[in-house]
Amino acid sequence: MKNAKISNAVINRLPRYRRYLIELQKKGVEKISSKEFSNLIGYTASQIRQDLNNFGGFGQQGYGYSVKGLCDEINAILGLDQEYRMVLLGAGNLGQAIYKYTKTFKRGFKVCGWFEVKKDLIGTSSEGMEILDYEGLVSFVEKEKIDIGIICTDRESAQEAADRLCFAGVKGIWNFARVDIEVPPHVALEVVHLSDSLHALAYHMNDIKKKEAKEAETREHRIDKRQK
Amino acid sequence: MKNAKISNAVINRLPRYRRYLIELQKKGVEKISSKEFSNLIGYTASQIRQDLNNFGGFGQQGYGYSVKGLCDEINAILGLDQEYRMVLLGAGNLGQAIYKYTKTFKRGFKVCGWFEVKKDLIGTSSEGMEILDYEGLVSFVEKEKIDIGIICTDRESAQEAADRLCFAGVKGIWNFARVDIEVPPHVALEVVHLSDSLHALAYHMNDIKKKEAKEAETREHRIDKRQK
DNA sequence: TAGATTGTTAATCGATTAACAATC
DNA sequence: TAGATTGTTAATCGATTAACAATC
Repeated sequence: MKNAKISNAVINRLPRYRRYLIELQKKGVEKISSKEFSNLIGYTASQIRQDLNNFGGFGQQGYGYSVKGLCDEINAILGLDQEYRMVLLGAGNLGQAIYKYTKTFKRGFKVCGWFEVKKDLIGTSSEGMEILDYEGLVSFVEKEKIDIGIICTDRESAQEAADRLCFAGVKGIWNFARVDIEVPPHVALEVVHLSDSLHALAYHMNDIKKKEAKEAETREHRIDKRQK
Repeated sequence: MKNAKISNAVINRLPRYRRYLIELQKKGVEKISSKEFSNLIGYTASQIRQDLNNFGGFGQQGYGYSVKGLCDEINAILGLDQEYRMVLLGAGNLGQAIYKYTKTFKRGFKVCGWFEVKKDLIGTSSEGMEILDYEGLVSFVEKEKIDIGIICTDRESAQEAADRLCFAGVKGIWNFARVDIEVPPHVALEVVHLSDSLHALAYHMNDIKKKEAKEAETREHRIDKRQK
């Protein structure tokens, strides 16, 4: 494995490569060239080779890449050959949504504890898991060797929740709260703003609509001209 | 508004600008310069001005930007001055998670119908909404003037679901299924791969871990040298 | 050996940042 | 008017693509 800092653009493509490699394995495909992979995944063959060579020469000249071999390498690069223990903070609608979502994971990432500040929710169960008192978070993270904290609190509580998680020793934070938070440099941070994604969708819908309107106008112009 | 194609990088920053502008409005701030905004949001002042000027000159020389004015402009650009009607496909764990999530929206985006293929789920209620028969999707979309389809089906059904939504006339698709789908050019597509995001988090956690290990090694080397 | 395909260097493209003239 | 800050052009930086020598 090489040394220089890998750009985020590359890292964000790795999980996608992985998904396609898993599908190929399921289909029993044993090897693939960068060109074939390009046709499948939509990146240029050049980019695929460039991306992979950030981490090492996984291919073989004149042959291509072993599907299983490459998939294993990417798993190792992403750290998916390990198990991660997580806690989830917040039991409101967002928290319940994300808890539900984590249930779709087969393995690798497990929610071990679910915490909430609001007294009336503490002690109740949801989706078969008891909701714990936020006050006990730090000792829980330490005792249960938690790696990742998922923040699904409201805007106001998110930074405080992150601070406490970092203090307790998590190595990564997955933030769904609708606010940007800061963490110390030794903690990894990944942010998901679902509403930002929906707003981008709205933009693109309106963009298409405008383009169509403009085209229609151009057509009318042409008709006008012809009638003159 | 100008003409040339706006890059996705710019579009994906707009919702973020908007969030900060809403917060500023709440705090009663009336104007902001690109430099002040830069300190707050973390983009360079130059980038902020460059981004905004893709859409028009919203500022005033020597003064800055009106917080409310700019926020309204961005709302209009993103199309958030409209209401969107949505259907959700899939009532498994993922579908339930996303349905729950949509309940956190105050307004602007409303799930009007929830559909599922599996006969044993059809007719039941979840989160206070009845789950409808997928067979009735097309007529529902037409009758209810649905704008957006949210795909939360399993991998295998996602493309077929997208085809049917497009046929029925939706203008946009928000895809949460763990597979890439294709849509015709007049339909906008926005993809959310939550697991990809989690995998990127795992990468960054391991990256930090490796760096720390390497630093520890360097320290040992130095101690070794000293002891010689 | 010849053909294929990688790994890697060089060229291009696009996005970000810097600089500054325009103007409120 | 002088000071401030935008809008916009030019310079830089980084990421993608093209080309090709290395090699299986």
